[in-house]
Amino acid sequence: MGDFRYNGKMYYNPVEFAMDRIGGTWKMPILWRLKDRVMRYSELQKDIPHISQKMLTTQLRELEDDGFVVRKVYAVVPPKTEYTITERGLRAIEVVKVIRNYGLELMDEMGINDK
Amino acid sequence: MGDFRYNGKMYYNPVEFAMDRIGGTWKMPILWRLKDRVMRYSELQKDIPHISQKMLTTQLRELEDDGFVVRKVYAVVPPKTEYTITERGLRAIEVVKVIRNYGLELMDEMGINDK
DNA sequence: CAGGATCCTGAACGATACTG
DNA sequence: CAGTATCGTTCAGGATCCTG
Repeated sequence: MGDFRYNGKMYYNPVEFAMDRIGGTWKMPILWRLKDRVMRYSELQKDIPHISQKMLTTQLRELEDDGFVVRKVYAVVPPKTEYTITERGLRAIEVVKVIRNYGLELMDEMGINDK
Repeated sequence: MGDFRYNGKMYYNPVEFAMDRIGGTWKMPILWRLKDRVMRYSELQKDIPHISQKMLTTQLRELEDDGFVVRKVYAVVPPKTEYTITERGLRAIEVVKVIRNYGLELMDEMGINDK
């Protein structure tokens, strides 16, 4: 497996590439919310604790650029924007589920319980 | 799912916790190397392109502290250290495999081929 | 309502030199 | 050989203010 480039950035293995698409602090939480319903910007913000406006916006843009979500803007006042998960996003969810289950397993085994 | 704390750091979901254990740039590449054989420090360094001494050392320490690898030091001159993956590490490998396969799939679908 | 534009901090990561 | 120690850089993410 050789090195490769995407969007001007170097990657050294497929794991790194995948994690740049759906990793970071916020992308999985966002995709997770969208997995079974369409949501507005403000709904996402209310639903995801601790996320800042900037992070919500930039992460949504990247997810959109990579084809994981679709952004639909309605020309109304006040503005209304809806985010919908795509087929590609739904397949990412399968990976998120695996990681999430593994996290729960690890937490259990390490004696961590939510406070 | 509430918030929780581990080693003085806050986590807001199990995914975040899992990725802090096996995520980052280097942990998966390291575990991947160790999945089917015991390796010495210098072997790992030769085998993992672009990794610095500092990163190799700190990531190995964290993996050890979290119980993913075992470090065995031989009291010889020159020094010899062997790293062995644990049962916990082997289960992490299953997750890495899923992410890796997903990365390959994504790359294929996005038209990326190693150069 | 759904953002854009700036400025800023801290943690992650890298480069280099040195050592038991 | 297998690290430590130190310094420097980069970048994810946060805080704040502004707007169509």
